[in-house]
Amino acid sequence: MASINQTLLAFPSRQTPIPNNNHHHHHHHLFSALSSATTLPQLKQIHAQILRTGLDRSTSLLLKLIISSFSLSTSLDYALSVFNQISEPETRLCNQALREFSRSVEPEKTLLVYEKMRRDGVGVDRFSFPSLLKASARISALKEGMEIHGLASKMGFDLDPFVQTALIGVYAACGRIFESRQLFDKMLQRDVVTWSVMIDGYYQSELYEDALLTFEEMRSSGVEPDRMVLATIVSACSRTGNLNTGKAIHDYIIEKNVAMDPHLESTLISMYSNCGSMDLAQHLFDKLRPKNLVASTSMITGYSKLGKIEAARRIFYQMDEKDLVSWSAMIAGYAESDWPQEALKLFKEMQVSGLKPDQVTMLSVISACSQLGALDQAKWVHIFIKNHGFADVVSVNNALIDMYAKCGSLEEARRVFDKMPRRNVISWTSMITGFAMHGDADNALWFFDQMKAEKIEPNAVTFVGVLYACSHAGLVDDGRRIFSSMMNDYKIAPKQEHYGCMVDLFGRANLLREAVELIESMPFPPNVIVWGALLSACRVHSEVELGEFAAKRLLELDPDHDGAHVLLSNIYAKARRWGDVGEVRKFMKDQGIAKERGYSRIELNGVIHEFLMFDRTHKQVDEIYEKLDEVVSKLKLVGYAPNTGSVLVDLEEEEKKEVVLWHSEKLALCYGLLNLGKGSCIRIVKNLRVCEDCHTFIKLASKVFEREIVVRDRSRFHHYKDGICSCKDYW
DNA sequence: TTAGGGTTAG
Repeated sequence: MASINQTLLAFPSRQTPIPNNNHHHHHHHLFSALSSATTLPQLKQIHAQILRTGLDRSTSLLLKLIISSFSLSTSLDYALSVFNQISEPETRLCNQALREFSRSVEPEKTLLVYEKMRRDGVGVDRFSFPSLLKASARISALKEGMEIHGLASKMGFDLDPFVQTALIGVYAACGRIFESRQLFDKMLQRDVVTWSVMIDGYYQSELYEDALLTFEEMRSSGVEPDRMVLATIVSACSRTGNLNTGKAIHDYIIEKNVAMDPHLESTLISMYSNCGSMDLAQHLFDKLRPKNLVASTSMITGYSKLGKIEAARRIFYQMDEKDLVSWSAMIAGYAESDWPQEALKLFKEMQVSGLKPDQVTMLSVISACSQLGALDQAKWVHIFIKNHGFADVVSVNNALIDMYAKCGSLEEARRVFDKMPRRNVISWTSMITGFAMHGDADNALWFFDQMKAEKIEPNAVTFVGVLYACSHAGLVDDGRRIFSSMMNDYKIAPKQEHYGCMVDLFGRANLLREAVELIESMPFPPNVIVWGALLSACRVHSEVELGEFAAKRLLELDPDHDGAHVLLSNIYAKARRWGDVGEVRKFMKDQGIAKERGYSRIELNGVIHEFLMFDRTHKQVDEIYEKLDEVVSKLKLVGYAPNTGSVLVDLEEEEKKEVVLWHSEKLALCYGLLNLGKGSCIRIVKNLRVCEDCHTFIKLASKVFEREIVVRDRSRFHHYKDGICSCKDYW
């Protein structure tokens, strides 16, 4: 009906003869020229014509010119200058300009329009205020917003519902949610928009519970929610992980037959993804047509968080258009799912596609490098960061510190730290944790004191780092002192991680009794971290019974924990209880629990070489095994004898010796000895803990071959030099 | 209809 009416209404005017009037003719011509202009120079040409033909007093033409320049220019300077050339514009035109600017990408220019109005003595009316307030809200300008509020009161417009709604928005956007609520409560009538602004205010202030409560109030008051306010509420459920309420809202939408739009559909998909309900997310996503960037990106993130990286990848490659955020989501997905090489590969592909990364992307890329532990790659990423202007960002620098520490270079980590113009608690914590991983407790404690001296308040994570450093270096008294300081001076309640560090600390010092007492004193049930720490201590000190106990508790919590079985069998092997070793082995086999396959990585000129146990796939395989024979015979001369205690497979003793010799870190070491020059450090990353035999082997190799060797294992770094390891043989 | 609402995703 509407379109027919419009046609009927439009018809007579088309029949109206074009007035034989130059002004009218020019006006018409210029107006349509403005509609079809596609570039800023074209616009400027038309502007010149407007001035030439003396039509610059035509409000509609000038407004059209302003609006056209909004869509054609990235900057609104031109639009503003057109407006400024109009002398004493009417309030009505000003209000339209205010509205346009307040909704534009440069809302701050709205206030410049207002200034011009004041200069020219043009009055404001009640229609001016919502735009002025919206602009203030969008730029979080509390001072200006309050001034405009004052003026509105003086002019008696503060009871106008449109002005009141806009005021609620201003105060909410400026962090004054309490003032918003006061204004809201004073209103005599509230429609769905008013409620919506209030609820959105809570949402923007991250007060999701208040948003939900206010939504309930709205429903009780009899105002029907529409798709806009429903989208806000669904987002609030998404942020809080409140799947039940999210589902209830979705049911309501279906029940009431609320018309969905792409925005609401995407919000629901994100909510389900964020809550880990990928079946429901996928169901909605399948029905969504056309797919959009937001929904697809949510799907990628949702699947990635569940480790379903194949599903995430499928969505990613099905997207016909990808932007920075979708690439970043996929890169982060790989980085968080233990696929660091894929993350870096994708990052390079992204650059080929011509998209420029931002800092969020870079944080994922840095995290991938940290996991990979490859120093050349890390340096490449660091240079990229410097060249692309990310080097001043605090969070990026913090991530770089962590990256260098995990790639084995505390020197580079320190260099980044020293160069930072500003540092926060995370910067300090990253350095401390870095020192801890490398067993450098002196520096960790020095940095800890230094940060306190600089009045940076340590947090729970900082204490994990400090305690970790004490435990790795065997500083029992310092650890005890810091643990109580954390509780008493900083009022931080210890978590599982802190107890784990303390158990490790006591365990290392053979204070197992104290370790057990601490566990018994815990205010919550210990988790696998704590039992695992006790179990490791029992392995080192050959405590069979306590070890069995710890392993049992751990396996009650996580029956498939391969590490616990392996440690228990190590304990039995050390006690020469071969029958029990056999039992563990049989149990694992029967239950289908496999020890994670060990691998080691070594980087050569930026290329990463990965070795598995018994690996014969490398193209230099013959040379590597030849080198291994040579190394073994040289080490035997200084007393090396293969130690097969860590071998879990059922084999004859002679075969076990072969197995131990083919451990992946030994293959990587030989590869390094073959290919890296005499002076350079050999850096190896291993996914599991280094076994006892490899540890001895590498210590001896560092002496015999006069090499510095750095090995990162599952839990820490080992720096081998002159036959000694930085871990002092406790790991 | 000269004025008020959704920035959902990394």
